[in-house]
Amino acid sequence: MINRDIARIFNEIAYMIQASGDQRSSFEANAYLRAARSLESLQDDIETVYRSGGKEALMKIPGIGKGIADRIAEYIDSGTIKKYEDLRKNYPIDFETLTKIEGLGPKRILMLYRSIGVKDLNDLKKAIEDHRIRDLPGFGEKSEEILSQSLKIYESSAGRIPLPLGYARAVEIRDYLIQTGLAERVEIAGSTRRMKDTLGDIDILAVTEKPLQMMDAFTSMPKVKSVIAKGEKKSTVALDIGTTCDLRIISRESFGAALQYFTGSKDHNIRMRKIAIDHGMKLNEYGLFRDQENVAAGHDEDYIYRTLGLSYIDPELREDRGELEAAQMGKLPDIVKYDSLNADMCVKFDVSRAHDEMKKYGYGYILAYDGSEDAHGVFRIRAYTLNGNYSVQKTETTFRCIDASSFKDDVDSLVKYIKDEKVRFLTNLDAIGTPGEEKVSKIIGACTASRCSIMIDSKSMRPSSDFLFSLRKNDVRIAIASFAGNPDELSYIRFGIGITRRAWISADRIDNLLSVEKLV
DNA sequence: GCCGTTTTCGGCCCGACTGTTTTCAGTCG
Repeated sequence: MINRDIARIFNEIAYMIQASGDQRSSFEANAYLRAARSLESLQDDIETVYRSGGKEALMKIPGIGKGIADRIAEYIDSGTIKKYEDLRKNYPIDFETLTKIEGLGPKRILMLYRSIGVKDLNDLKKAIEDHRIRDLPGFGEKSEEILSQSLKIYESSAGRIPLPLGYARAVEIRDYLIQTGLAERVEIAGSTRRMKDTLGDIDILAVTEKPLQMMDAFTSMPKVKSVIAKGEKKSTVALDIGTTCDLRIISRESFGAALQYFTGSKDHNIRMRKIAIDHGMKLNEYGLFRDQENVAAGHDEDYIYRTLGLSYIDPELREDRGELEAAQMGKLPDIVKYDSLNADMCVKFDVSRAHDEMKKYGYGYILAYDGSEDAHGVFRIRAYTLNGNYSVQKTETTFRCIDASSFKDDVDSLVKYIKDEKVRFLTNLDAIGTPGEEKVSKIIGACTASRCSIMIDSKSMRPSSDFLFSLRKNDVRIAIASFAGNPDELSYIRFGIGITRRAWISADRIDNLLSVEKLV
């Protein structure tokens, strides 16, 4: 997929325009940024779109008009984009990496290049070490110090971190803040709340009468590596897991609006604000305003959505992928709830004593690994039911699972297996290829025809929500498995549920809601 | 450069924070 390559070029073009430009050209830069984001979230291969439908097809993609369609065509036809090459001659700068340093944007990057020749991360590092930045116009001693900090954070962080790791820490921090007794309310926001598979940072909101004490508690938590900013309304800390965490103090009246705003996504919020304007109102993190008056004061998020003529949109759907249109028409998918599963579809430990856990999760049964069947990645899982309140019953009900990764180069055999051998579940679908590829479609077709469900591995979060999002219109069924290796890991199921929610998969297609009898 | 059930021109989300200013530019979310 060249989508990403082109998106990267568009981002760079945008940075170069922003660095050099005046107010007017910043809109042009925004257009390139929007097109880049659109390409990044596009499921289809842009080259295929262009080759089969020409520029007209490209212009159907949101954010892509005539000019940018020309540029995409130029890239596919010739391998380069002249506008990009020309800009690069003037700005031979690694914007992509440098913009990732907190506190550095296009303008300051250009300033650093023009004045002291900083082109990339290495140059920046040297400039900081030699204290060459503090005397530059628009910079000072403090800026140099902050850049030094940001650089360290960038180098020590692993970029985006996996959701399970970040989620666990977010919950820990939330519970810690609650336990201080200082807060009236604490909520996790941001991409953690949207259950995005990877997190750039962690966002927490709190209502408190004692902001200073709260900030003290926050910045002195045991897992804080360093304090990046500390104020009365917002503080930022670097965590042990290679990411940063923001805590914002919110007023009670604004909490709903703030939670909506800080949950994002950015694209979703931009659309929300436009919808508010269409209703003669103004939406921001402080409230929903009609003639200066916050009509959403003291209300929760769902009030804001309803006031704007929308059904409530679950956080996992807030990516501007059609959820606002669906909410306007009352056609949002009925996604599965976190506490509604009747089963975990595959675990890998002895569940015969797991009655407490089964009760805790509300399961009527669990399917547990029951041994490998052959060398072709086929294995069996057995049903264990909750027998009254006190024991777990091993049953004679078993199901066959097949591991798609054993058939990477032999999709036809896999299809044959699914059709002929009464395979009930398929794992590792994403090992075969990407959505839209013919071999993947073939397998999906076979699964749909043979009542074989796609199994989600909640622990490794695969297939991804983006992968499954592209299958949302198929009839294929989904089974969510924690693949827990011990009772503690049963909680991973949450991430599998999150994947189906983000993928718009409706609850009636989730096997976990069925009774074991219906499963057979 | 994109976009349009008030459109083919004239808009483009918007407010906080921060450091470096002497009234604001740049960055962020």
